[in-house]
Amino acid sequence: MAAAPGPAGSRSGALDKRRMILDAAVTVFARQGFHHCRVSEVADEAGVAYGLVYHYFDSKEEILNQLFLERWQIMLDAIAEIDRRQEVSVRDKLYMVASFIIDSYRHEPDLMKVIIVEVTRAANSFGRLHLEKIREAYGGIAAIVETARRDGSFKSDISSEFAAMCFYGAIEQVLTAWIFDLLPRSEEEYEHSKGLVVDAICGGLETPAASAPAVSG
Amino acid sequence: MAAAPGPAGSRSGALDKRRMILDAAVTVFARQGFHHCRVSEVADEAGVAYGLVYHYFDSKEEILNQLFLERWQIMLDAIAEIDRRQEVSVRDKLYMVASFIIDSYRHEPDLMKVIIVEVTRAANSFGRLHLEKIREAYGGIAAIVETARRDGSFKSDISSEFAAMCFYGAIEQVLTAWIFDLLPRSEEEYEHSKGLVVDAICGGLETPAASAPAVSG
DNA sequence: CTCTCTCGACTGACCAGTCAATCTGGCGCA
DNA sequence: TGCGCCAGATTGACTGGTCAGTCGAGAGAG
Repeated sequence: MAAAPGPAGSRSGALDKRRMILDAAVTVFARQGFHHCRVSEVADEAGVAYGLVYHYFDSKEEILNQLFLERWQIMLDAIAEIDRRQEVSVRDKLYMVASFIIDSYRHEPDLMKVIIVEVTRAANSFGRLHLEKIREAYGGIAAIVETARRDGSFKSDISSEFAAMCFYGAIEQVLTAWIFDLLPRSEEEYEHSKGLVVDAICGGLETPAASAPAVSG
Repeated sequence: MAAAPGPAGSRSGALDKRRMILDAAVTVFARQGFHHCRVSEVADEAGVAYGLVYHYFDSKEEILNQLFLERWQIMLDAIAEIDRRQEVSVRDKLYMVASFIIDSYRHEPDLMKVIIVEVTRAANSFGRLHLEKIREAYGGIAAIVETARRDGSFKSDISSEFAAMCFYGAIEQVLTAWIFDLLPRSEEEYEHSKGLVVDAICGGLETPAASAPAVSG
């Protein structure tokens, strides 16, 4: 097995190895956690020599850096792009954001697990380096909320930053629950949850009948 | 300095040392993170010899265990107690839960930082041991939500487990934002946020005018 | 005299990162 | 066409430092 080196040229072959190391790192980090795995395990998983990891990366941390920045930037771009769509309602925009994040998990669960568990939720150790990038995501969501606050469709007494925290926090918690099997996982669950989380945060948990009377009284 | 052993008896003196080590651990873990501090630093902070730490605790992890379990149980009891109050509305119960958690952070920010950062948000490494305990908290909140779902004041299409995740996730995210200075901290902010997070999750971000029309069609 | 508390130097394991040696494939030159 | 050379790719044994946890000895109370 894996006998034929394939038709890859020497140059692209080199880049392939780098990519193979990154992919192997996703698998190993997801399985054992960043701190509980050895660099040698990443090398083994990638099928390369230990030293080669250090040919392509300065340190073990730089691998995680790379994985995070690469993926996070895609999300930041997606959020900015969603915000730009002027014909879409704010609730639909938030649905699109939730959708993007949940689909990311659906398609690349290991990568998302690593990003959430080792970076986003590890703000004290590794995530500290990336606090600014993480904050950018909150900012992007806050920008979406802000337009709704201005046009009166969202409550003005809840700041957009605070609202963004609640929204992102709810999504991340649900993802975390999936990661650690605290909530059931299935295609239907993923799809269903996109609507639920937006409904819960935008419309609230209370039924309209329960919350409406409080307004004018 | 520290010449006088004080009037503490020998028995209570011994227990004092144990407590001093726990308190020192809170300070050191909060400042440097569990993984980035040495046991010797905890001993120094407590003003005791290195070896004494291992007289009272089996391992570094057991110290964190102890800190977490001690505090988490208090919260579980509080949630259960709140749930038991039958004269209180569900929204008010959730306000009381938010209040309890936020006040915990207000009064013991270091301890709460350690619990959140090193246990609750570190489900892959250390938190894994305590997943069941953490789940209990979700369950307690879900139980509160469930009563409201049954009497029709909360939406029935959002499961109480899911709702609990959103609620707890939003609070934890806000606490995390305070811990890492992503949101402003002050007595007013703490007090104000209790109401905001409940209002956001129960009533929703949307103004009643924006969400109500969708009901009757 | 014994039991518990206290001490801190020491050990043993672990592992990230280094480095010198080897391989490979393309390219200039005769 | 064939030869020699170089640069980058690849290898894995080894080093250096770190630190959790151990242990044997001392102190003091009952």
